[in-house]
Amino acid sequence: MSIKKLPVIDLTTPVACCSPLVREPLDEAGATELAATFKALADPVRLRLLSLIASHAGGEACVCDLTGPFDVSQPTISHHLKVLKQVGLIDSERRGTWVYYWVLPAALERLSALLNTAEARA
Amino acid sequence: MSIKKLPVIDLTTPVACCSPLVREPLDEAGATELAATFKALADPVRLRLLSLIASHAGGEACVCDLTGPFDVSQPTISHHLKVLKQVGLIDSERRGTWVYYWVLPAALERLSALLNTAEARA
DNA sequence: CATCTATATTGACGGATATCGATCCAGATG
DNA sequence: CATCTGGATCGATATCCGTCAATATAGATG
Repeated sequence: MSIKKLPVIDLTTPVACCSPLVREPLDEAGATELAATFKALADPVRLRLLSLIASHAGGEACVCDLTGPFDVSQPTISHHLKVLKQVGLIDSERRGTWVYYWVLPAALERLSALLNTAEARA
Repeated sequence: MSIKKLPVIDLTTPVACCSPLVREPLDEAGATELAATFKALADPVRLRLLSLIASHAGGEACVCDLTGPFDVSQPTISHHLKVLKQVGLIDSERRGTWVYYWVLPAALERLSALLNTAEARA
């Protein structure tokens, strides 16, 4: 009951897969896969990398833009980028000397939708 | 340029704190705090616990409802519940012999909002 | 008070992971 | 082809974390 509105259909979301976490129990396989994605987000450096890439001009950034803001070594940055890429949160491409990374919005949207409670509060 | 629409204001979102990850670079302190929350979600058992609690009748479940569906021991379940509670995703209360847990929707909404890209694609 | 049940805490152990220095690889450039 | 630079990979190390068995605590009940 109450003022529950139908969610606005967001056409910018390519694939809003699966039922939200709070609606029905997550099965074991789904939990394992989802945990892997959250694990990739469960590190301060990786979160900042993701945020830096996404908010960078043009929606992409080369590694040379990403090593400066951190106290960790270049191999460590490279490692974190690999982790983010392996779970499908970002992708990359080499252009000449530099390698560019960008965020895959569909992946973030999927997580956002999974965490969305969107329920009427009593 | 392009067809960038203003984001639809979602009144079902209680406290949409902070700027989404993709809008501006996350600062170090924010990243550390956010990473702690994602770390709590970065485990299959904890994800299923959260989902089980949220989708349980009445929106809450006692530990006795939660130990059955898993292959892990009772102390392990207790440990995972503590982790989820420490980051503010769930809360609990003792009633007589049993301890009941429930999900704090505002915490999930905050994460959902942070991951929401809500941007026009070129 | 003794005991039983539900849950939490403790301590230990093994596997995962963040980090580094060293090195390797790929393009660019002379 | 030699060399330089941006970035990835490798191997080692230290720390973190999920798990368990054992034990402790808190209500309920006899």
